[in-house]
Amino acid sequence: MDVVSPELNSLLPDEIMDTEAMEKVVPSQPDGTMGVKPEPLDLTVPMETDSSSETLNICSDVAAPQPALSTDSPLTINPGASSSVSMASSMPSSIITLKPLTGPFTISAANHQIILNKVASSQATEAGRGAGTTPQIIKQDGQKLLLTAIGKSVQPFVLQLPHTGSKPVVSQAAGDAKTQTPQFKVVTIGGRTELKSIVGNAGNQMSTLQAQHLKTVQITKKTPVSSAAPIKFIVTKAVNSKGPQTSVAPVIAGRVLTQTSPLMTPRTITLTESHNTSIPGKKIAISPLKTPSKVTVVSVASPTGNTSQKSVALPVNVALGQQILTVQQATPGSPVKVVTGPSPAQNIKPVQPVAVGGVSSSQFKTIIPLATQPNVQQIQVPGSRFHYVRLVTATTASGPSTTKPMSTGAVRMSVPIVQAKTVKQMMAPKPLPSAAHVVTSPQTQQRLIMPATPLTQIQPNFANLPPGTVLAPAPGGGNMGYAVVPAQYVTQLQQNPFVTLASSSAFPPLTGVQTQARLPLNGFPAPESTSRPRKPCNCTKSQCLKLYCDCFANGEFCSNCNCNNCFNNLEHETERLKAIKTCLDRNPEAFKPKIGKGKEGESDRRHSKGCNCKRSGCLKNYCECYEAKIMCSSICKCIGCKNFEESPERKTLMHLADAAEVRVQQQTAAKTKLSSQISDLLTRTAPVMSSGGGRLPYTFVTKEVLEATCECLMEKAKRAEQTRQSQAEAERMVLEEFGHCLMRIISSAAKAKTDCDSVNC
DNA sequence: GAGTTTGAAACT
DNA sequence: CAGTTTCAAACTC
Repeated sequence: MDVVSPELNSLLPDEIMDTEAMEKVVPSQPDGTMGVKPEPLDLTVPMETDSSSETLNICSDVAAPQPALSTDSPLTINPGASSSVSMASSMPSSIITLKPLTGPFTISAANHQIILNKVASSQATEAGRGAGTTPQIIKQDGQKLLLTAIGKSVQPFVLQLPHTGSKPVVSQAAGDAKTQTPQFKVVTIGGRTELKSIVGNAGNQMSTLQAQHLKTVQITKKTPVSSAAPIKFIVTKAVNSKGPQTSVAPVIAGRVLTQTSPLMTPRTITLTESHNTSIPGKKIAISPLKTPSKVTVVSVASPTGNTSQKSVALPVNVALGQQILTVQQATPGSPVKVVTGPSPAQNIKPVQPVAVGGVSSSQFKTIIPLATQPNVQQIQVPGSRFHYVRLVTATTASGPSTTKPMSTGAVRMSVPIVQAKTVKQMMAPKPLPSAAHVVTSPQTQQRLIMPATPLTQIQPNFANLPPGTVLAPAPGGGNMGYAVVPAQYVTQLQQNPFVTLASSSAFPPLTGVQTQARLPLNGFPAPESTSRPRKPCNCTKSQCLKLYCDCFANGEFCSNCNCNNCFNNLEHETERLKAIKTCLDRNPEAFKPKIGKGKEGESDRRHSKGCNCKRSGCLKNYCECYEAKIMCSSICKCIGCKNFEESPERKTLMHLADAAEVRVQQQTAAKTKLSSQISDLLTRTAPVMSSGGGRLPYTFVTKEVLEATCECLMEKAKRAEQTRQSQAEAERMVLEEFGHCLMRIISSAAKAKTDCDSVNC
């Protein structure tokens, strides 16, 4: 599977991987003899149920360019008589193939990182011993390849490569600057992320300086024909900063491992698994879109054999489109930290994306574990109006024998969406910065850390990313899975810069909790204030999957809308993805804010495209400029525009609008005041008398008073009748008496209240 | 609330 | 790229 388009791939520098140093790997024993390792090695890596990718890190601590590695010769590892691993290079086509063979000596196609690391032979041995393993060192000149499994109690293999050309100088982190025979260490991250056991030893640990410079290359892991989709790897090459090179090797992502060697034509290094044909297609880099805006997500699953949450610091370079995704993966149960060193957070510098195809970025995108089930992975693209980007679903492994059941161990992911300079904080398995919060999903136990970094800082880098993906762990409670986080969902969910990865069962109702809060656009608030609720759409024909729909155009899911046949929701992710892609294909900036900064700063906002009004005079909300409360600019193509600074119509309209607004405010204030006065009046005029234990108003109008009043009125009526008064006069007399009664009642009430107050009753 | 107007988006 | 159609919001009655 091509993660990166050929065009993009061609743009990537060639120094991504110094494969020229890998000429030949000859299996041998530490004593230098070519032999068979007595005990079999188990490089089998626990398979993720959703394993979709593997990562291959080729880490070199050799600063100088590696000597050309001839891949003409097959690279074979024979750990035992019954099992073997071969790194066969299928040159002359310059293809290096890593072929784990049958037996326990297998390299799982799970989502584990495979690191090819050049180490000193002696130090590699120490490293292996420190990890409780016994690396098989081949003391032989030339390149050596160390094969081991992280977190597995297996013995790494060191394969010595015939030395060709000058030996590079290896500078170890521990200060060992002596010339070492470089080795390639192949590390598989197994059930436990005990990278420390491999590279973390005192004499051979992967120094933080080494970790500072990583080159990431994607390799396509080809599976046999009978297998499913090919597996892709991320090849990370660590360059020792102590080496001669002075420039920091940037991280380059998304390149298929094709390298041009000065000695040979561009070659492709391919990792294949010849032993396990049942492994389904696994892919690290997944790109739903082939366009430059595609998002490639590497799923680096981590077996969660234990539930404890030891932290991690396992930087995983992930290709996301043209950028590197660096994620921090916590490995529950791992007793040691992957990245060694007293303070990884302080020493490890983040990988630095390199400008690819003219796009330079110093920031990172977000990766979260992809769930085992694909359809609900959603991504957030901070920055643009569409604040989320959809991910490609990781293919679920279909039961390879190497798959190990996943426990419910928590997976803790630090997802930096911050600038590169802040990533080191995110990579540290330490308490998160104050700006970060970790929210744990109660069901999937996945944690996602979202930075509080303003999304506007990231926006330029996400400009081309497709919108509309939602972070959604797989239904069914998949333990693993990565997805890019929809930062907007974060806002929508909890108005918090950090998001909780809701479980599969909890996430779908997301639509019900969306608040559709908007994020700042280009550094200033969106035309519609964030406090202002989004207007519901009324789409009927567009299925809310076109830019006609404001919800869709703003990167929001429809929520509480009046639309019909709405597809802008989680239930129609596929269609939504397709629609997003279509929009982006048509206009890569379709989801960017239309109102951007002008040349003169924040206050000078203007429409990015300008309006095209013809009949409204740009003084109605039909006009997008007027709607955004900005003037039309020179880029507008409007006819009869009256939306300019000196326009009398505009001024009049503004005055009227202001007057109307003032009037509304006054009315509102008046209503509020009147309501308050009425309430206060009722409170003050209501007698507070005890009557049967209750506070009854107008207590003086009691039954007795009422009866007495009626008797008075009846007596008055009788008297009028006796005196033979007319009907009208009789009514008048009765009414007068009623008035007198009321006056006496009021007078009595007032007197009683006064008396009550005087006695403080 | 129904109908009309409007201009952006989509389409050709 | 221009012209036309579609669409949904804005607007009017």
